[in-house]
Amino acid sequence: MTHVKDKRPYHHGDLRQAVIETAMTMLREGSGSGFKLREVARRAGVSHAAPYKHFADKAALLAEIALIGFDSLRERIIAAQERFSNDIPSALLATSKAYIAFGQENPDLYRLMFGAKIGAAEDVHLDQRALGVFEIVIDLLERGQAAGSIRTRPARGQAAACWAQLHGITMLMLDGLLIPEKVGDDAIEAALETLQEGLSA
Amino acid sequence: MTHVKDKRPYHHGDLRQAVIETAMTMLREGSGSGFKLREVARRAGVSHAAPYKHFADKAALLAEIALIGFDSLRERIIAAQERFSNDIPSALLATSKAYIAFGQENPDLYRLMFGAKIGAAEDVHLDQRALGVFEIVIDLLERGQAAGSIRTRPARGQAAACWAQLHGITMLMLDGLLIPEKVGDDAIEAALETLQEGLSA
DNA sequence: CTAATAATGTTGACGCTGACAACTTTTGTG
DNA sequence: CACAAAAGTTGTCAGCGTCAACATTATTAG
Repeated sequence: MTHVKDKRPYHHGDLRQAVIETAMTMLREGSGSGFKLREVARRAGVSHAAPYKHFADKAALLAEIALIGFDSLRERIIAAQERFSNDIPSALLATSKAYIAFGQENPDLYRLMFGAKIGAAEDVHLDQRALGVFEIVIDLLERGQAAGSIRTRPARGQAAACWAQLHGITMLMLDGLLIPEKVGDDAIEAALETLQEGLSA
Repeated sequence: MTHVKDKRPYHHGDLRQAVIETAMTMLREGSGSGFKLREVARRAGVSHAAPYKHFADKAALLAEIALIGFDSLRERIIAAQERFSNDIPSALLATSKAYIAFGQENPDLYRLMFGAKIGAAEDVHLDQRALGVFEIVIDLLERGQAAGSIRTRPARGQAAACWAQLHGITMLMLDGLLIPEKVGDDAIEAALETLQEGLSA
């Protein structure tokens, strides 16, 4: 325990975790273009090369953080659709809104999760933690089909349609491209309505 | 004219245009993350700071190139829907496919056009050259509504829905996120079908 | 036609980044 | 207890975007 004398010990204790948390804090602050590895180290009170003892490179850290993001997104979505257990279309709409809100509240994290900066994007998106979010939607659609409120189509394809629509809305929004003069004042509502109408029986 | 002796003249003649063209070539080559200003200069046979005499900064060059991209996208779309002048749903589908194909064939350019790296995104996307593409879709939808094949809704909102869906599909595709194991083998077709069904009367 | 001036290029620098190698300090185990 | 593995540090490298100072060529005014 290095007899405590206030001076920082040579070893951090749990850098790796500290690095992840610091990086996520910086993402939340929304500096704009993600975070710099060196600045993370600086804030964690450690030298600029220390993180490399825990992560092969920046992409590896990004991948780790992306998975945490998916956990968070998952919770958000589950919470949103909880109170619509039997009204599938409403649950679906709540899910859509939760997804978009997640993006709006965590712009840099969202970009990181679905961006190309991660090294092995496949590994991340096929991980159960990311896959799980997608499966929630598939499940919802299948239940809707069984209940007769959702059009009968392969649910996986419908889920892909949902994902694309939501990702498109979120990205356009984050990049400031949903300009009222161009797309009107309620572009998001319109896009969600079109999606619902394309899915409902 | 500097008596020609094979040696390059001090002045390039038309750098600015050469810079734009070189940059676009590099985008086409798809190095991955856009292009480096210094490398553009290198390829144009000019010093690393020369481009700054023609562009305030990299973002300004990006904006210029983005507009050229919109011209190209516009042509692509017009050509695609030309032979479906009266069958609006088919014209819409052709438009969607052309949009996606444009993204697939010009990944880096597409990312540049709709990405956040441009300084004044608003200026670019409110420019007539970018706005025009969007208006083509609005026009198509209005004609479809008049003909009774498209659901009666504010066309601007429907166009926004189209844009979001197409942007989402394209982005997911470019970022390698449309993994068959996750979304199935025909995710794009499914997404387009859902969109089409959400729009048709 | 010439001299001043504007436009265009070049060189060299600054601060920043991600990454690596070599070295030091601590931890933990045979 | 010795000694290897783990964790942190320092120093360095190449590359980037950008700017200031300087050099060269074009253009225009007198």
